Amino acid sequence: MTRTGRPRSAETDLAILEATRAALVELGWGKLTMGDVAARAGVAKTTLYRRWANKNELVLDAVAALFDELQLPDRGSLLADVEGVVMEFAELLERPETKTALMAVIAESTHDEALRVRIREAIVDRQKRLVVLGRQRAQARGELPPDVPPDGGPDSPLAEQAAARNADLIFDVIAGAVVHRILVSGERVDFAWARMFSALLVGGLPAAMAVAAR
Amino acid sequence: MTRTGRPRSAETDLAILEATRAALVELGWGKLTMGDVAARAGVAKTTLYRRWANKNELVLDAVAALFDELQLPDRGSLLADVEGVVMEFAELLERPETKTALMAVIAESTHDEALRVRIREAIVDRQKRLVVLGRQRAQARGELPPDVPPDGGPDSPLAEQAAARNADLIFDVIAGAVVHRILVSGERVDFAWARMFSALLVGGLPAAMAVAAR
DNA sequence: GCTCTTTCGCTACGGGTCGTAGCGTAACTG
DNA sequence: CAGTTACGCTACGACCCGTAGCGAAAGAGC
Repeated sequence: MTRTGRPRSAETDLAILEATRAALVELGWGKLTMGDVAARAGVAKTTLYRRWANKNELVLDAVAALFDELQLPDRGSLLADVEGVVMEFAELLERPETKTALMAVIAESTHDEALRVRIREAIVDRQKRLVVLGRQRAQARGELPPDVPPDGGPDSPLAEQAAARNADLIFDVIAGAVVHRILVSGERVDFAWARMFSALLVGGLPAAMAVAAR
Repeated sequence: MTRTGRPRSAETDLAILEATRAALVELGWGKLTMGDVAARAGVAKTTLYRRWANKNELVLDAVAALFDELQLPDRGSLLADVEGVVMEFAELLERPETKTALMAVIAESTHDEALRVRIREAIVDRQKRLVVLGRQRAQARGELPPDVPPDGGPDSPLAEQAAARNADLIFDVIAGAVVHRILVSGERVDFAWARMFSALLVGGLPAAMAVAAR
């Protein structure tokens, strides 16, 4: 099943994705056109359509590449890990190309099932892994209780289910808060905010208010 | 400065906004066209352009009207109030017209300052008021500490500043988590999730895990 | 009543984008 | 070298945008 004929240029792929990000920065999602991207990449418009079916998928791939950078170094404590991942995620979201593209693609995905699946694989699942990892570390450190259901051992299916629900919740809270702060409220995520948020996540509202009052 | 001449029809306004919502449900943001909306509303396309400068502002107004419904009845405790507002907000976001439109408009607002201002006034500030109200109630009940800075009385400017920062944080966490859960993760917000989230917000991660394990 | 003013429906238009088709050429495989 | 695929280029119909110009409709003010 080895492909014959002229192979696709990998450089062209990269040039197109790079051009797409540049166009996002300058024009935003709404005014970005396929012809413009092609011109920036020094490529024929037809070449774009041979690789991506439409604007949505092209932009998704262009932005998804940036999410590869996300990491979760062990910072020693749950609080520090949360602060770290918040700052990292915020840096990614504060770039103009991600800002405008991410929301637009998600909006389109409400009417495009294939796009929804691609978003999940390329972005959501990748982030969620970090949450699961950080949560495991905290449990190993004894900062969070293990997943124990009322009946049955720690490895019962009920425990796994509760753990999954809980990881999903944490993920939505962290990613959601950062996204909302940056994109909807339009405010920066600085270290002071990250500290306050992390205190809220770990210790609840009273803890957050104590940090806010300094 | 009383206007003379034929006045604009208020019914036409409502018909257009209603038609816009219907088009959003069927077509989504990307495929919605001004001509289509005009046809649905039984109105000439030029009439749309006499009232809204572009698609963004029209859709924003069509969706913003739905946010008027948001209320915060006193449910007796902080936990119950949070659960209530989460469920209410989720109901709003799970409608197909809000789902597709809200994210798209926010995406556009990253390159349109006027739109950003309108979003803030029509949607964000309206929601934030609920947060401030719920927070005050909880403080009156003694469920949350008052806003006291390390030095100075409870009415000092420092205390107000801390309170504002804190309210902004709470707002981003609540709204962000619900939006992310529904739009990005693509999962429903049922009462079980609302309970778990509220426990997290009020009591922190350990409390949430206790609820998850039931 | 009557006149003035603004709205509204309709048609038409230039400008732009979309996504595709067709062709000749370039690049790589066996 | 022959076969196969990628690529650039041009052209195209279809669609949408936002505007202009017209005549008719609907109130406001006298």
